[in-house]
Amino acid sequence: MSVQERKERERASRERLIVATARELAEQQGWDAVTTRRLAERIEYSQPVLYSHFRGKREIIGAVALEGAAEMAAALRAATRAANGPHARVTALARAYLDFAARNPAVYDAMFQLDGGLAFAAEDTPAPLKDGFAALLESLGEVAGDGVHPGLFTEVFWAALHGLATLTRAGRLPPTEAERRVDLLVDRLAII
Amino acid sequence: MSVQERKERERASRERLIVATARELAEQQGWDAVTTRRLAERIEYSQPVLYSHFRGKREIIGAVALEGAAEMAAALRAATRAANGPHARVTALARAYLDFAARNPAVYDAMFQLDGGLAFAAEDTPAPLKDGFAALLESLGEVAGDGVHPGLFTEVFWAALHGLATLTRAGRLPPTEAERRVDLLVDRLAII
DNA sequence: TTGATTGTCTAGCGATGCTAGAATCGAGTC
DNA sequence: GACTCGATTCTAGCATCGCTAGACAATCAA
Repeated sequence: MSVQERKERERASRERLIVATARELAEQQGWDAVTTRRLAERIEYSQPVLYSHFRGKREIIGAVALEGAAEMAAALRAATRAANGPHARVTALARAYLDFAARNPAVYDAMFQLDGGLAFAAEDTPAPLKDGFAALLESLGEVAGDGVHPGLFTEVFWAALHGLATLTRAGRLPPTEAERRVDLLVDRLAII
Repeated sequence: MSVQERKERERASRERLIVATARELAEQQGWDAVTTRRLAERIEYSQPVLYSHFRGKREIIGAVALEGAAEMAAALRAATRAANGPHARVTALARAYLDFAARNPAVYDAMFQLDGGLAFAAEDTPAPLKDGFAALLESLGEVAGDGVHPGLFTEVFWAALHGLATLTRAGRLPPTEAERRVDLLVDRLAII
């Protein structure tokens, strides 16, 4: 039995290697550069090995997205934990969100721009994604204001952050005033 | 001279056909289905003809984006013109924006998600894009509030709309509560 | 009618995601 | 320790992609 267990461990390890390598390559040279051939070469296996772990490229993107969602949730919680009071918490949250998106553009793309074959806002939504939304909800729920559904408020706030993140990175918004945009957003949307 | 003029007319006409066909195909089957071969077949010319009008596929996407930007600007102005008072105007603007994005997903993608090789927020930004932002600014500038730069406010409001549009269409936000999200956004961000 | 220019097409390049079938490896048995 | 057989991995190839070179045809001035 131990032989089989070792094989499973090795297999799991190789799968992590694939995901980590895909992510690294995407952050270095963009997702366009993540081809199955290049990825296979980097992990020092042949192309078809990838397909014994994932259905295709899109599932690999999905795996990177899930990894990213878990990391982001942790980053958001760490940022809010260090802040005192609702207003400071929401500001810290917004900054942490945009910071994560800016520092991990490829991962952010995998999560929200590319098709990773993941279900959202549905019952079969993977746990890390639900948890990412939960991390937002924890801090945003307390500033939704009277009579406003916390989930709905979180959705709107999240959408605004997402818009700022994507438009900034795509060169649609000049990055110089990023800080002032965040302040404006928090001051107006959050009700302390 | 008249012969040459006729030729130029025909050439311009064919160029419009290419852009219109690309847009139609993208709306019908998504941008992935817009291959140079399929596009060439639909316009009943060979593939290389496309390259006598555009540098490549990305320039075709850019052309669709410019067309879309002009349309969107017109749609936004039409919507705001029919509304009375700043609050009603902004609500109408937001609804028109999200409506345009929902009705023309492929065009919206060409404008904001895909790489059409267009410059944004720069000096060489094409006129239709500048005008699209101007259309937003016209109505949003009057509700920015005291001491807040109208341009900055417009950017934030636009980012929020963009986030709602993309997240909704990507299945990240359930479409059922769309209306309530718009109301919340307008009520909080706009200062009447 | 001829010659040159302009326009269009056929054919093909390298690269993509993905897969079938051959080849190899290694675990368990004698 | 040699052998068998199933699991694993690889080689080779398919269809399709964006794009382009060079052959071909249409059109114009002389």
